[in-house]
Amino acid sequence: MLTKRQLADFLHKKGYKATPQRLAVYEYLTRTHAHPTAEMLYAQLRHEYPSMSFSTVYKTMGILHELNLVKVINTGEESFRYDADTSRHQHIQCTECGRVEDLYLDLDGIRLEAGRKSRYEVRAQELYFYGVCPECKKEA
Amino acid sequence: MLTKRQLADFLHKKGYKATPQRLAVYEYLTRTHAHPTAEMLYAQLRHEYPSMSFSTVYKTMGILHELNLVKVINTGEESFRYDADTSRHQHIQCTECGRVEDLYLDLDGIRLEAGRKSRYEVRAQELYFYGVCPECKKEA
DNA sequence: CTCTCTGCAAAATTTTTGCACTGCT
DNA sequence: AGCAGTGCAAAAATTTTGCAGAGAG
Repeated sequence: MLTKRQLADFLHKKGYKATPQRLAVYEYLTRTHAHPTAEMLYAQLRHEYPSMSFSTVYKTMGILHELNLVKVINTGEESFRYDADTSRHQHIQCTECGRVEDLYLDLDGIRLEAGRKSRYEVRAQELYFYGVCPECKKEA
Repeated sequence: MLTKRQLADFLHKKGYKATPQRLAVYEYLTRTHAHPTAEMLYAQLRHEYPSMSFSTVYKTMGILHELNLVKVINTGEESFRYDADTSRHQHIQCTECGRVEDLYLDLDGIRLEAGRKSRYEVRAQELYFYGVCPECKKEA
């Protein structure tokens, strides 16, 4: 999680310009826990930047992902979601309301076993859980 | 993994017709370990059924998935892949050659912990590993 | 002042849908 | 024979790309 200024410096160091749009996209991502899709980002950022385009959202996400500043979340929905928390963590999605929440589990043991069994050199992993969130349980 | 006849009976029991296309799609899936996409399925099945269409592949996968006869694999590529092995297992993808292989790990402990921490009623999980397969390691 | 970036519109991809004809039961 | 299913083409939906003008360094 970088501050606006830290992000600007980092972009410059990597040869990218620190445009207001890029800073706004990243800042919004650091502020929300909603794990938004490109569409949600676009809808929100339009308020501050009425001229904001999908193009810019997607291109910005491409750069942020390349620089390892965002995680791409792929729960199997139509669209990708994004998360500014790049620490090793997992996600759980409610099958009723669709919300996505963070989860912090230690998968070191599982990853080692996966490497041993598969003989792959394991470099990354993604773990998604699906179920019913406490609020949707109440309603049922 | 059902035989052709078992699948035909199962489809009938569920009110679906056992068309040659459906049987061929499922049979091909049970024979391969390549975890094919709809496009790969279409390309292969065309040989036996020159008139086979994408429409039929997708509609068939929809039914097979609904009947829990196939797993949908979502490694974050452009397309979904499919697996006729519906037992609880995981997948690992080579980041060099793209192949997807099966992996059988016990995630009961992790799933329980996820339920405890999130307070969700956890119903399912998907775990993907990414790394370099033994063959691609040799080449490097 | 230069060169990257934005924003628009068009393109590319994957998946879904409508509909007339086919063929399973 | 009746009705679900196939296959074609068109539609939907998400993401990518080309390009002219805007703006960051």
